[in-house]
Amino acid sequence: MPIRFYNTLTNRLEDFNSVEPNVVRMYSCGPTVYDFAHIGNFRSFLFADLIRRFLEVQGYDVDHVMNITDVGHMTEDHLADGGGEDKMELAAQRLKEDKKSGKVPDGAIENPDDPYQVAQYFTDAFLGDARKLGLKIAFEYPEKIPHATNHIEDMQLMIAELLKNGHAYVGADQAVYYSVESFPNYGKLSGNSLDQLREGSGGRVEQKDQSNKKHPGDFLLWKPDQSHIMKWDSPWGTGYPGWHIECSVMAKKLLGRDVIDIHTGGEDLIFPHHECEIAQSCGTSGEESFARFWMHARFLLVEGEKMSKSKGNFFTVRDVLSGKVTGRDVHPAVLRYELLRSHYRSNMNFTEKGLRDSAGAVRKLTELNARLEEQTGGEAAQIDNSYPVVAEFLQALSDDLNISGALGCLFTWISQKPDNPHEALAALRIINKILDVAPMEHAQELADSEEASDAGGLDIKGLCQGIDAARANKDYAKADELRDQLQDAGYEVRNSPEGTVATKQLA
RNA sequence: GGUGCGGUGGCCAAGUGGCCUAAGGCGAUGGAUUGCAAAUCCAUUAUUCGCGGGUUCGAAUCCCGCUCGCACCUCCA
Repeated sequence: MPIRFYNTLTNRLEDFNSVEPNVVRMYSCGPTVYDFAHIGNFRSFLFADLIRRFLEVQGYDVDHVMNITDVGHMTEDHLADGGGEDKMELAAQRLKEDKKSGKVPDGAIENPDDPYQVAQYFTDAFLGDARKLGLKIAFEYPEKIPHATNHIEDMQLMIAELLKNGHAYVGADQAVYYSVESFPNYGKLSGNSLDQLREGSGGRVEQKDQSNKKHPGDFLLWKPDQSHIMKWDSPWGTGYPGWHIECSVMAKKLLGRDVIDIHTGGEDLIFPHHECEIAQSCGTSGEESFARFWMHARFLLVEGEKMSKSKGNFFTVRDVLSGKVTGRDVHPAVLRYELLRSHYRSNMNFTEKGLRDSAGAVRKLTELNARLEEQTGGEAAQIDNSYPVVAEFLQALSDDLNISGALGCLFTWISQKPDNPHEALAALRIINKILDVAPMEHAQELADSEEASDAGGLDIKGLCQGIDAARANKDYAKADELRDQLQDAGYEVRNSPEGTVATKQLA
């Protein structure tokens, strides 16, 4: 069965074929590093991770690149594409406050007024979160995760080329703009036409801010601005690059092609960001397309509402993992599963209940894996992707990443009790290369690098033995008391013929 | 106003013309088990697919209208 993906460019499901056989070049719009990434960001990154892992299991060699946006930019880009406050400056203020209140550990950041330190601080935080959640690309930093600020020179080269071939001009304010009218396909990705965009902008974009541009839709490539914290010399004055140019440049440079296979991002990036990337990349390459497939993840809601800081439903990965939602620590595999389990093109509703459901599913998979490992001594049979449950799982994903269908096959199979544990283990391992929850590929090394202090001073084994002793003496009040202690500490307590066992709750 | 996506059980969600009196997960209920629980196992849990028309021998699945939700059109994954 062919792989089909929904292509935003054509608004259709299309058979997926890579430009070069067996190799997929994929670019994902990554985080801005002025703050901690939130779970909505990670849903989009995890969606890219799912594509990648799926294609890898299908036999593709996936070259994946994700950018770090660390150029400061401005908070209100509609003001002549660059008014308002500098985001790096805001981040510095926040960090200083957090440093004072002790939220930022000592030594984590020396000087919050240095934007490069701020960017690195949040980049490290992002990588830490991403690795915990099993984002494969996070283990390929910095090779596959470039910083925009390391590619300013190449951006300038592309801007110069756009000026040379007539796609860009210097406005009355000395800033360099891309001329959308020079690119006939502008609007194709988002389904907008220049006329509609002009109307849509009516009333919302002030006339005086537009007077420097030929068309209201023209967007910034280079802004001369001495006041910006991060600034670079250029033929058009000392200043900073426009937001969209970094992706065009880094995709081409790191993936080594003018036409890549897949480009991913959140749905909000369709317009203007990706529309502008296409205009820039095709404006320099002369190719018909920049990415053959544009794939976008829909936004995440929290308890049915859009996530926002003012509503108090704004969660970072570390918030969730440290129990801000559930009241107790959440295992990274649970959050990974939760963010992965719903189809990328529907709104996902992130809820506390959903998180607990996911914990149940992850536990089920984890225990199956443990059981099979034990039964087989870790010796898996030799099977390939045509093995029934694997084939069904992959077939579901082949249909535009139908993850629910895939999970449906998986759980149906689990409930049927495998008759050959060696084959079952092999099948589970293949499927887990994609899901990466039972167990997580890098869980052990990450756990080793962290202080394991989650027991909170409790002697888990001792308490379990205490329960067994009390039960043997029929002192049930004592046994219940000890069990309550363990449960309050977030442990699940089970009796078995071999004695009481306590395991940490997943969520 | 323009553009795009979607509305299936208590919740999440698959199914895109007959195998659907609708997969799977979670939950709930009853039973086995247990000192009691937990875990586990067994059983039950939508004659119905936002609403109204139409096409068809046959529709959750195709068409038309309506309605509700979401997103983008301004920085945002």
